[in-house]
Amino acid sequence: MPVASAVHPRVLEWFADNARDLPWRTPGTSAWGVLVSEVMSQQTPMSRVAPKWEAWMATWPTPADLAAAPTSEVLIAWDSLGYPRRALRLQECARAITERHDGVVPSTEEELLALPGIGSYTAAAVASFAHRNRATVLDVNIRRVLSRVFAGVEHPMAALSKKETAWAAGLVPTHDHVEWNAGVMELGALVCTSRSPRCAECPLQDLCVWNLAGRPAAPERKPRTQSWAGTDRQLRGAIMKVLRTATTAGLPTRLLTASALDLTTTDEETLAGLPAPVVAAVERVRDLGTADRIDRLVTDLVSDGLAVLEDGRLRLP
DNA sequence: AACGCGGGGCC
DNA sequence: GGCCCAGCGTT
Repeated sequence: MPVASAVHPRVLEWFADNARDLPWRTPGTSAWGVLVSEVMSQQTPMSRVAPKWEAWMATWPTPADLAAAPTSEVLIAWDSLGYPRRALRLQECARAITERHDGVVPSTEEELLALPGIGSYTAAAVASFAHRNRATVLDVNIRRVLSRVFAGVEHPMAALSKKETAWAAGLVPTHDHVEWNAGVMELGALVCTSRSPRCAECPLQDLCVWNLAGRPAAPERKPRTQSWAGTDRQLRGAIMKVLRTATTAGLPTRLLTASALDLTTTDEETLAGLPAPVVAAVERVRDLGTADRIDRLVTDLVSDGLAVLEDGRLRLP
């Protein structure tokens, strides 16, 4: 296993030359801006996050701004980034920071972990990238790089264990730890990718246990990704899209109840004259779900706080 | 530990 | 058509 002191300078030098020009890396970005970028990036590729982040920060530059915003506008701005409950948690987070921390993003992992939507990864990332505190950042990229370089294993274990965290913590240098965290992550995102890694371009190729061993394939991996077509998530997403497009179009919410909208039965008279995006979103829901399923998922969405049902009308909160 | 949760792009 | 993505919260 290579010694960390041999790996560190390689990563730091590579990162200095290859860091992407991401909008939140612009000097002067607030800690809040970094936090927003991290939450948006939870399970969403950064290529899709970047443009949304810029518009978001222009609209709500501070936690107090987001805290005061109508949740419906927040969900519309979140658009199709996925997992819209993250948008709810982010607004709750903004309110917690505004009320409990005087609008200042906390800098310790313990305080960050106590905030809605902030887990172990995001707490460490904000502590490191926003506050330059020494922290052990462990996302899917860093876990994969460390697994390959030091353990010689193609993919990390599905679950992050305490043991792995402690081991990774020992690899974080006392100086340049921010650049280490960001650099290893960037290396995992651009070079040491999950599929088809570019080992020939890797600054660690002559140190990496996995590469030196001939890049042996992992025995087998249980399918980590859930199916998509036909799932509740797909239909939930389609229903949320109806709410976003209709609200944006300023439609009366009466049209948005599963029953009143007749999402499952053809009602051309109701649909006639509606904006095309709304019609498309409604027809999509019709194609995907039966009335019973739609009603069940609407109940779930209301329970999750993603929608509000009053007087038989469904709308964004 | 396992599950539910979105959506788009790439192989 | 599967795989992957700067994960989190609940059970």
